[in-house]
Amino acid sequence: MARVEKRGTGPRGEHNRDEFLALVTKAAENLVRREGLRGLGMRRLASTIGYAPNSIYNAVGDLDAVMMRVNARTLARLHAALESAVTPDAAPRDKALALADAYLGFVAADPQVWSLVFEHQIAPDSPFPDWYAEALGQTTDLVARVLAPIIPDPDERRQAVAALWAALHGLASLSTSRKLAVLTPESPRDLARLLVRRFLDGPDRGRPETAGA
Amino acid sequence: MARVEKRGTGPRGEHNRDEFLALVTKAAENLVRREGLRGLGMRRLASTIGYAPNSIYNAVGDLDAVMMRVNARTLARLHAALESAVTPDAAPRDKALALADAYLGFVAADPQVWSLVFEHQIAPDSPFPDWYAEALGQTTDLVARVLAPIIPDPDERRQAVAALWAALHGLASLSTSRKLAVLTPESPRDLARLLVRRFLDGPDRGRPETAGA
DNA sequence: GCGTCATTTGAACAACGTTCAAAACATATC
DNA sequence: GATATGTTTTGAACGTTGTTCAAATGACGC
Repeated sequence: MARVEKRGTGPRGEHNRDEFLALVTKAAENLVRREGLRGLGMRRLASTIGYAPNSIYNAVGDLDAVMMRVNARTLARLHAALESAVTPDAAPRDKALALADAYLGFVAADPQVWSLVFEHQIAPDSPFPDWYAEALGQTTDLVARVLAPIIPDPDERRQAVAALWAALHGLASLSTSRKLAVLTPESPRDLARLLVRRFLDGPDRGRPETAGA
Repeated sequence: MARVEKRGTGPRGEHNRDEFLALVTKAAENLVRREGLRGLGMRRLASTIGYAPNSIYNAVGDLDAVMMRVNARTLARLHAALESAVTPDAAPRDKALALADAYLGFVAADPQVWSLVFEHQIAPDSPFPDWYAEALGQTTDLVARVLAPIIPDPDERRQAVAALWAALHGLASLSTSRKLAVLTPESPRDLARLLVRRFLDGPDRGRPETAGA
């Protein structure tokens, strides 16, 4: 009686649950980084970490859940990048310019992974994931705090933050999809600087970065 | 000998090639309008027009080609909408505001179809489709002509057009994916007005829409 | 009437996301 | 030590997808 069939090998004891979650998330992130959204498939992801697809379903969930985890990580990384970009003792205007620069720098350094945050659209019926709103709020609060000294009114400030955030998103989005280079040869960073500068200072301003020499 | 098998019915003579192209494009557009990018599948598209999938492959090409045709139509419709929004005898500033309003109005009226233009990213190796660059150039030229009186320098104007275009795109994009409502309750149109106004007039301006009463 | 060509189609192929049920390990209980 | 319980892991299967193949049909030139 040769027992040829062998199905279900049981736990390996190589990773606990949290380690496995991190393993899956990082592998998925690397797949997206190298080949974009289309390169992230369930079977492929499973094979790169040496597990069967079903193990991912058990520990993480379906592909949407995997992307959510990658996106959560991306937003956290973006937040950290922006946080380390604001120099404490600088004019609010220059802090805002530094933030815009850091944003577009982050996107330029990791375009595919950043794109996943916006390419992956969630089902239209389910409510917005709370962790996303929270992660986004943390980042935009960073911008709001920077703009507070020059836009005192909270309502006006909130509108300005949303408008500037969306504008930067648009620049980054068109840039990664190569739809910006068709319009102008300038880098998205230069355009972001122009946008923030004119938004905060108005159109009657020349080249210099700071008012005081 | 009952000849039950019947494969390949030959030409129907119901549509010539151009009519068939239009039929496929409009059917695909309606599918996207109702159910978004994910609702557009080859087999489904074929069944809604009463043909076999292979007929679409023959006349149009694969799904990418179908989306391209839908997107070309969308850009043309957007161009027409923007063109009819500029009143000939108005201040450039107000023309720009009207353009922004018309843009976001178009997106709000047809969000899924508009989103397809940016959700569908082309293969990274193939060069940019020329029809897309041309359609985009026509539309941005519209903006450039409007801004010409207040931004005389061509280089500066081109940068301003690209920056404003990207900013509007960002507002529209975050709006359709419900990522803007998380930040602020204002409508994207209001934020667009704020953005354009501050970009053109500077921050030192209150509510009134026009300078002269 | 006969070939030639484009049109249309069912069937097949490979791949995908996901689910099912069985097997193996780890751990608690007696 | 043996037995039961629960979690982890897996091969196999299901249904669907985009796409290709080869055959069959209609229309048109000669």
